[in-house]
Amino acid sequence: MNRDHSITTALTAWFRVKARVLPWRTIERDPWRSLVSEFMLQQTQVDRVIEKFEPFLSLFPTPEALARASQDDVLAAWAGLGYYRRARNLHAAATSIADRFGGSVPTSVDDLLTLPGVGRYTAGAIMSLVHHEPEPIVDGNVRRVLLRLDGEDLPDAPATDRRVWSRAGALVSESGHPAAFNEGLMELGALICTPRSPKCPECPLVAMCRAHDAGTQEDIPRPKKRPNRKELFGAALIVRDDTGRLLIRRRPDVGLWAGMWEAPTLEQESHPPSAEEVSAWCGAAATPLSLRFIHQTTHRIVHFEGWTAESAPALADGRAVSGEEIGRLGISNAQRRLLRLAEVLPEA
DNA sequence: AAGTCGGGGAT
DNA sequence: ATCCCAGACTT
Repeated sequence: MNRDHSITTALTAWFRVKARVLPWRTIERDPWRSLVSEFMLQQTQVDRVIEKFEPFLSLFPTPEALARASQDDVLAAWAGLGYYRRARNLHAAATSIADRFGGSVPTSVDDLLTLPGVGRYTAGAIMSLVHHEPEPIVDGNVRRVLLRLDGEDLPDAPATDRRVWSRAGALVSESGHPAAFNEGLMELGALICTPRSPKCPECPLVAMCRAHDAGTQEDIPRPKKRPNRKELFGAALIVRDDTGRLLIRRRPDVGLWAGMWEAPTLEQESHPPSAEEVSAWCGAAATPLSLRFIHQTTHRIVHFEGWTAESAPALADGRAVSGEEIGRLGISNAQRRLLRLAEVLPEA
């Protein structure tokens, strides 16, 4: 009875009893539902995904259905989840599945890796959780659990990740139950072996945990290096035509909030746009509204200020829409907040 | 190896 | 405030 065998046995037994009921955890896993869930779950907590999952699948129940959809409809269904490139990648992946794989999600790591937005983690998740193949997966949870389990106080570096992937591969092969073991590792990281204040007394692996033996579980893994957030200043222009429709436009297809709709916003990194700058940009005399807020993302601190003008002759790429139409477009949470404060959209 | 890409929960 | 989250991709 070696140590790895004790680990895999205890973990799979725990998972079979303690696993949460989640929309994508059906008895027989559906490949498309699983792929959608994995895209949504990238860098996103389970609770955030649950509310978006079924509505998205109702709109796009198959790869072909998503492949046929417009980019606007896809982004609208994704709105609020963040990391919108995932939605565009999933859309492109669906097209590829329809065109190159006969409408079925590929069933090998190599084929899965050809899909845009599918990396080593997602490919391994489909192979192990859906097809019960002993492919390793390493996400943030697995990384933390395995480093603590082996008591490895290693730096945040690629060499550490290579070690963790190797360890995950050895364990999933040993387990004999790739799905329950891999998903169990993630579930343990989400529920018990949490970043701070892990619930070691409730952990099925406490007897095998070297970090717990040494009392270093709170110090492992070492914090990731994170760059300082850059500031951004946005002047958002609220302009209505004579029928009360609002001027909006679609953002470029790269960068922040790519492809999402917005009230036209002048963005600068150096300083808040002045009245002269906003006026020159929109081609009319602009005046500030008493509407300011700060929106924070992982890498940005965005200072929004609302402005208005009679018209915007210099903004040729816009389009006028009614309040009702706005509600159906793909709009970031930042712009939704702006439009609520400007009383274009109703409160909450 | 570092930077970019959202938004919100936990502490 | 800070850290993190069922990561992937670009530079």
